[in-house]
Amino acid sequence: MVTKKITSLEVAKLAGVSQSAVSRVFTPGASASKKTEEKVRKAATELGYRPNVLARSLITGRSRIIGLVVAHLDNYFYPEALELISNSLQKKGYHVLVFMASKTAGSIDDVVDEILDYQVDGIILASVAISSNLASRCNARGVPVILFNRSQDDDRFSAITSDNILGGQKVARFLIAGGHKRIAYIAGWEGASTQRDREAGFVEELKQHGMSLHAREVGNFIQDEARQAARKMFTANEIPDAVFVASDDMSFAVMDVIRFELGLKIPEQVSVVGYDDVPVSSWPAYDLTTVRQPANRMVAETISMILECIENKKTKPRQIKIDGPLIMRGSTRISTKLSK
Amino acid sequence: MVTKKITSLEVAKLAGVSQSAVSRVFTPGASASKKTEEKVRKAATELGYRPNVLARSLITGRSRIIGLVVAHLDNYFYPEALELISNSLQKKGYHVLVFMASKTAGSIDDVVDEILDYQVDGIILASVAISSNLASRCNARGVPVILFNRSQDDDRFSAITSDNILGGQKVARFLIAGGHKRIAYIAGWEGASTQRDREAGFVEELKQHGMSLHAREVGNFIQDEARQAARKMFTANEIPDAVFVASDDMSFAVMDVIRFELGLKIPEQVSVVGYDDVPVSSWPAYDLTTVRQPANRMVAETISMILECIENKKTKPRQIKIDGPLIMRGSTRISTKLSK
DNA sequence: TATTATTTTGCATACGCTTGCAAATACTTT
DNA sequence: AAAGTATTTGCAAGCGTATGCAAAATAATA
Repeated sequence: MVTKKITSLEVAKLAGVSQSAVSRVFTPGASASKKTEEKVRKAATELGYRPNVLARSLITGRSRIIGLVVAHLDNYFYPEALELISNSLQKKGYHVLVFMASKTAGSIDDVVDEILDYQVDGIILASVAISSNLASRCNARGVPVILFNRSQDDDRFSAITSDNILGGQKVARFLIAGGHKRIAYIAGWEGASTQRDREAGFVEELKQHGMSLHAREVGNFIQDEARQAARKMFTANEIPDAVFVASDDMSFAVMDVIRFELGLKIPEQVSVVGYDDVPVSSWPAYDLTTVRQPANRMVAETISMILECIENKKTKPRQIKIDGPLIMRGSTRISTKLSK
Repeated sequence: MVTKKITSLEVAKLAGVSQSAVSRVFTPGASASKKTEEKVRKAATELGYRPNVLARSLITGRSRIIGLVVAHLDNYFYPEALELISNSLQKKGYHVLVFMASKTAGSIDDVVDEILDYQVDGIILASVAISSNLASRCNARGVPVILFNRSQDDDRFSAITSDNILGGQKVARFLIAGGHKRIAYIAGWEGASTQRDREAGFVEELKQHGMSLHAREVGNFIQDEARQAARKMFTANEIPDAVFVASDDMSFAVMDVIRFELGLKIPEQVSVVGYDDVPVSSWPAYDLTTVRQPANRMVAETISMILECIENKKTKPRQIKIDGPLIMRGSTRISTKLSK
């Protein structure tokens, strides 16, 4: 039942032209007369011919494949981003080869090595770091690497993030304006630039107003740990009247602990602010005030940057920060009236 | 700055052996003496050589790429599945090329055509249908196609689903046992086998107990439409005392409407049951009774089946249904006492 | 040690395609 | 109609690798 593969040569024979003619018809920038084009297309559809992308890549050196490394599909920001990335690239004729940087697998470097084996035209690292050793390897092969939702001190990379510092500041200002006095923070994984910047902006702005963190715990961007953090934080002597949680994902866990385990009222007794604005945040059950990471704009920048790097190898890496609005919802009070 | 590509030939030169020797060292099933292997490996690491997967595929006819078509990353069952699929395949030395079957893009057939261009070794269609025309094309090229979480009457495909009929039955039995009298259903997209089977099992089991649907609306697996459906259903004269919603994702929207828009109590006035058991379902804010789709087992079957088909082209397609338990949580009452 | 069986190695070809080059064809211009 | 210019076409080489075949090297056996 396995029919033979249809190659350009067979199409050529059927159409009565040379194999190169067939190739030219299917190669965007090439020239072919109206007449041969017709003959070739006819023969091609008759045989069901489609060019072999891999063979083409071997010559052109372009695979039209972009490697995407993702770590946490459990944070719902990433599925959304993945979908946008894949869709945008598809429109440009590229496709996404996905690599999970799971906990089980080896280091990221191994993963990137595997990616390079596929002769990808570019690499997007979503929330994942890379060693400088590997970095130079990519550089050497002319494969652009773009960091998505993470930045790295190494400025050989382009990095697209939301403006996490500014975001943290916004949250601080908002909570202060709301009359909160005991403001706490639940951190993400401290190796992440997103975490660091969010906290830095937040704490800095508190300081500007003569305040400091009333409490601080680490949730590592993991729900279970966020729950632990919340339990500890909200069973202390003087509990916070507001908490900024480094990601929406953790915020949900924190809110659940506050409400369902400890029986506290949100926002009457505690205001909660997250970061990301994933879809769930707008659901009434959480109705979470949060800083939006504009996924679509972040992806748009990522795509245009990586394509630019591919077209023109000389493109300088840039670090882009995209401002996202604070989305005010019901998890925060804005006056202090109902406070305990 | 762009160093030349390292090919097997250069490694061969450095190691003082033939190109084929290098190839043999890097080809799993090939033979090479201890001595040459050493020389080659040394030279390879020195130059940073890694085989070009694409060139290899050209000869072997195997790309070690699996095409994965996904439609809805917004239903959180799919990110989970995607992660599992990608991880499992990675372990087996395969990688996943992702294709979004978005609404904007053309038909699925076009997408599958693109996939075939990449000489994939197999295709997984997650919750997506395929025309029989395209099906034969894949067959002709010996590319196995596996349906994930969807089945199709066409038995040329292998299909992995949960046992949706049985699942529907379980829900019906459970709701009846809980003393519910006015049982309703909110359907998913009616073109989906999952939807049809869930409903069929559900309605059939009601019938077995001399009952029938008290109300029925269609949510198309889309939250907005599910909300509409819920509004209509729960503002009618006699509202249901239980509703089975065809997916967890829709269930959340339905619960939000019931609680926050209409002010009804779950489960006191209305019991809600979903299907999928996505992570959010276990969060206290929803605490949704639901039928678990055992993603890990479904994926395991999918992977082993597709690999089997790749190894042995003669493998017959099979339809596998995996039973998943009903997970009882707080969104349903089990006695009728508190009922209105 | 001579002979045979086994393994290793290099040569050369092929995978399906693109592309530079030169020949052939088509179209302009005087 | 001839010369010149622009376009199309086929030829052939090559992208980086795997692999059948026969020669060479090694191991096993008598």
